[in-house]
Amino acid sequence: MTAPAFQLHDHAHCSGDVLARAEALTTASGARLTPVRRRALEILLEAHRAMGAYEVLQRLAAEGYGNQPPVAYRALEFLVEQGLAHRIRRLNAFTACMHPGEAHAPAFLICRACDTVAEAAAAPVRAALDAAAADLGFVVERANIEALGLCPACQAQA
Amino acid sequence: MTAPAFQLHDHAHCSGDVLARAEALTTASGARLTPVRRRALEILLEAHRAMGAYEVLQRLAAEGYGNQPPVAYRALEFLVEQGLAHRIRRLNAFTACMHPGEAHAPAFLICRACDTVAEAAAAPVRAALDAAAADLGFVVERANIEALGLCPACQAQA
DNA sequence: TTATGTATGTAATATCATAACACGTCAAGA
DNA sequence: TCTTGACGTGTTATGATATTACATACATAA
Ligand SMILES: [Zn+2]
Ligand SMILES: [Zn+2]
Ligand SMILES: [Zn+2]
Ligand SMILES: [Zn+2]
Repeated sequence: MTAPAFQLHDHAHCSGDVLARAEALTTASGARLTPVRRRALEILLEAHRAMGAYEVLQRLAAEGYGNQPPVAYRALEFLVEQGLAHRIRRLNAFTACMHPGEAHAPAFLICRACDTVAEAAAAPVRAALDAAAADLGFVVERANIEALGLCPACQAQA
Repeated sequence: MTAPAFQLHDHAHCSGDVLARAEALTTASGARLTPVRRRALEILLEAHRAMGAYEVLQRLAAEGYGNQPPVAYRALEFLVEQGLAHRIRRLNAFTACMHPGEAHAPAFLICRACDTVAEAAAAPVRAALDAAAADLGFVVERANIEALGLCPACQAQA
């Protein structure tokens, strides 16, 4: 598993690794990782944090891409559909998926002090959710699991 | 447990019951369930579905309360803080809590076809989430668990 | 080549949410 | 009693987020 955001790690490496896998995945599935889309993903990876659509747009526009909201929203939507990024609704933001390709039901841990977002392995969480839903006859297709709390670093400070 | 939204039930009864408990809870805690706040809760209960802040506002304004966004947002924020309502981020909406007072980690089941929202008992889900977070040294304070899928009725239709 | 689907760009608008300030009420304390 | 401060409500104005609709460019395939 990719190192969680909370820990120090060789970011250039984990980022490049994810990007390579993203290329492979989209090629394999027939989806087109066009320049804007690829650049949007790179921007998320470089930031290594959740970014708002307008923030991504600003970066894209500065590099010569369109400067209207749909440009960013479409690229980000594509990435989310392909499982290359996730949408964090609590923050109205997006973040690159740190382990694309691996089947995973992501759960996000959002530090309320430093806004760092980590993606936790949540297969057991998802299983419990599916079970609770099944009790009511509900079939879960997608789930957003977002936890707000304190990351290790910010716990130490407090 | 209160009947889930997916099932037919005596809504007037479940709604009145919840409102009575809300009164008791706020009185006990010293919080003030003022007319606007109480009416906002009633509106959510009557609708028995998730409502946007502006939708609630419209109802409040029609009854003589203020007609500016903060009026609705403040009332709804109060209800959420008191555990009398929940915010559904996926829908940018709010819904009355169907079992206030009971300690509960809510999980919401949102039907993508009819937009009905049910509140599932999610203690096991929350437990799994806490465990996954603990692995990374993260302490969960609050969690939003929102599942998108198909409710029993809409499954039958499809 | 021409047709077709997909991707991108732009303008305009819709929707959601908050900041800042004014006013009224009520209760504690001088 | 008068003052003060906390709280709730209302309003104006603005900010932040997201989508619709339409035009243009580009790829691919008949
Ligand atoms: Zn992921
Ligand atoms: Zn932190
Ligand atoms: Zn609840
Ligand atoms: Zn349904």
